[in-house]
Amino acid sequence: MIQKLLHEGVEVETSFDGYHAADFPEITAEKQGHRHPVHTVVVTHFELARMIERVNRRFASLLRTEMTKLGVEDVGPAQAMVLMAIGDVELSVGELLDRGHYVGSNISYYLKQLADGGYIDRVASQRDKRSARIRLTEKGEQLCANLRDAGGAYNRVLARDADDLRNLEIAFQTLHRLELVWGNAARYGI
Amino acid sequence: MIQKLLHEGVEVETSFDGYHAADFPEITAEKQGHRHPVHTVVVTHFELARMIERVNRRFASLLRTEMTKLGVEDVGPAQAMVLMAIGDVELSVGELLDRGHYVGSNISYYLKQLADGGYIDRVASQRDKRSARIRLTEKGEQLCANLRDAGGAYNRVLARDADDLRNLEIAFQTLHRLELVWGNAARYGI
DNA sequence: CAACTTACTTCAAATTTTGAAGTAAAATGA
DNA sequence: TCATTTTACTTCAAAATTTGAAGTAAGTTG
Repeated sequence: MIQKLLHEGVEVETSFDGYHAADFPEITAEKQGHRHPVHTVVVTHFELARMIERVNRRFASLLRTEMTKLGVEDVGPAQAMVLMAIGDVELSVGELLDRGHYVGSNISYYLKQLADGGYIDRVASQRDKRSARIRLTEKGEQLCANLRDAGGAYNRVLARDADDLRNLEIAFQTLHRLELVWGNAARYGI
Repeated sequence: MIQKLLHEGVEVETSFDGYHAADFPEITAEKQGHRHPVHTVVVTHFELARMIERVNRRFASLLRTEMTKLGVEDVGPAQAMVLMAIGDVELSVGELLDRGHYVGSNISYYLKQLADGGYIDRVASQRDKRSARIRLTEKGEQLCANLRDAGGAYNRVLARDADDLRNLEIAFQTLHRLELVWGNAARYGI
């Protein structure tokens, strides 16, 4: 079922907000060699934003399901994302803030719940007693590991060959670019 | 400032959840021709999910800022996304649900606010009186147009040449694949 | 036409996110 | 050195978003 859907074509509307198609004459050329997208159209940042919103929603609900399966009741998917953001390193709240572009009070709130649930440890730094150092507990590590295990199946479906991997990587890098552009725009104006 | 940041390298951690790197010997080859990502690593779906969450957060806050600038006070960015999802077509609530993978009651709530704010019209369909047909009002069209205008600057920064466009398109298609895989997994299990 | 399904709405509750106002420690500087 | 400012975070209250269960009304089916 999934296999059937994976490589079907996508109809994307052509749009020109801020573009002039004539600026890019090369666009219809050089299509051989890789399994790159077939439809050559112009993707606006709004279309991307809407796509990102949808995909994010889907992932969150998948994560919720996975956590329910695992019997995790005391924290939600948003907190799990924080856990994954911490990963296997010890870091300060500030560093965590940067990792996820969270708002301070938001992370504070999540960390409180995660600490209450026994998923993380917070230790005041010796050097700077204002700074709380965060680290996963055994329980936190375990949840992350379980979620990563559950995720393995998706990785296998999504990245079947080198072309898939390349596309995933391009997607990742392109999203990172969006992150930078949108982030800087928020701070300094475009 | 933005220009400087656009093409800096990205350090991505290599991970192997569900992967065996040896499965992809081709991956280090064929790097010439296009400005494709330089670092050849394996992106897991979790890394992508975290990236998507971050980018989504950034966009939402950008949209909020843009709307504040425009003096829009009666609806938030989430409702604006619904407006953008409607676009210039007339559709039913069900179709809108599919367009954004929303939950029914959620959309119902947003549509109520959008209708109260005068951004949309809802007309009961003649054929099927259960089905509400939704369409942007003049005011709704205007907000969309303003937001699209504001977005033009981002499009120009994000899509400067054919390579950028290609990467944006690959990102779009790859996200669409995630959407399908995660969506189907939610319904039928992976 | 009774039973079921569809298309949507309403409501209450939970979750997530924001923003303003705190606190305490560190850095700065007269 | 000690008042002032800045940093790093927390708390709180309120708002926004999202969920899920229960409802309504119109179509569809046997």
